Amino acid sequence: MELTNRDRTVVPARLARLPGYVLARAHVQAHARFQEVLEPLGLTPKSFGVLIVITESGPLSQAAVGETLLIDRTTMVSLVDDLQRAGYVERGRNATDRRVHSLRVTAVGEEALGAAERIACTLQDELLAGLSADEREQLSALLGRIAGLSGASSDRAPSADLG
Amino acid sequence: MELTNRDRTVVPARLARLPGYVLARAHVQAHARFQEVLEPLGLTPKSFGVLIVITESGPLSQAAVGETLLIDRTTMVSLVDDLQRAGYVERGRNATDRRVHSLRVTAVGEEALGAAERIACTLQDELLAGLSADEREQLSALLGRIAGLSGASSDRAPSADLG
DNA sequence: TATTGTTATACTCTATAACTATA
DNA sequence: TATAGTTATAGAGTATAACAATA
Repeated sequence: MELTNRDRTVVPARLARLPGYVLARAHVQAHARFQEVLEPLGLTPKSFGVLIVITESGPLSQAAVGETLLIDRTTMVSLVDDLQRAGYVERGRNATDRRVHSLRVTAVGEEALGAAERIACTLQDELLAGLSADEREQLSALLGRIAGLSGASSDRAPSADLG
Repeated sequence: MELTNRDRTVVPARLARLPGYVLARAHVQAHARFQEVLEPLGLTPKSFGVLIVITESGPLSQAAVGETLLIDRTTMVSLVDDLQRAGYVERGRNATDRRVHSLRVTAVGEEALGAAERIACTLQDELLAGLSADEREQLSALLGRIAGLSGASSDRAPSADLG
């Protein structure tokens, strides 16, 4: 009787024209793909972000990384656990404040990050396949502005699920 | 000693320039806000979407709605439970196939949907505050294209968390 | 044999509360 | 008294497996 096919609908324009919905849909798709291709490296979208922040912003405390990426400090623990277990980061001790962990990226970690970035690049091409170079820049710029990522330091409290 | 403030970093360009990251960040922020403002209406971003699909695409089975929005059929059960409990939708019986529930939106449901859309509109203005009308259209169009929402029927399996 | 809706269950992700060691 | 890190625990949200009713 093919009820399934007869009933299958396209997302109604009333929903599909809402920026918030297309945003969600694009994110979910991109996130799932990224998670997939990152798995062989022992990384997740989140730990990938953590790895970049530590690499770029020198030895950092777990709290500092969490604030930067809006990740709760209890979530940071297991995130860093995984990165350490993979040999990508080390928990050093801070001489001036023995409470904090000085997070540093290892040579292996830098290699993994490089590989992950190459993969991310490929995936980007896949995701943005239909867009010209100009359009890609436009999209990134527009998203960056609504995400509040244009250099301003965030004052927001940690919230959920950052890819 | 102000270690916290001294250590706080801005998201490094190496991460912030990746479209996938700004996408995630923009989505998380928009989703959290939408969830917040929808709560008084007894709706979530997801049930809001379900309500629109049922309203727009006539009486539908739960399976059909799920396929359209990429929501698993077991998830659909509790989603429709909530909408029904709120008096927004009714589970009618389909005369030709007594397995399926014919989902219809009630008058109260239509009212709630209207209110939710007005709220969504306000939130949109808040989210896209820095963007001109042209830029908003550009953004929606670009996102729609990478989300594969341009009229083509999806062949993908249900996946996670669609706002 | 396949499909719709359902339940029970498990898994993932994240946050809250409470603890320790430091400051 | 406050903060960094940690643990145990609870809460969402979602998916898997199995079932009844129907096709």
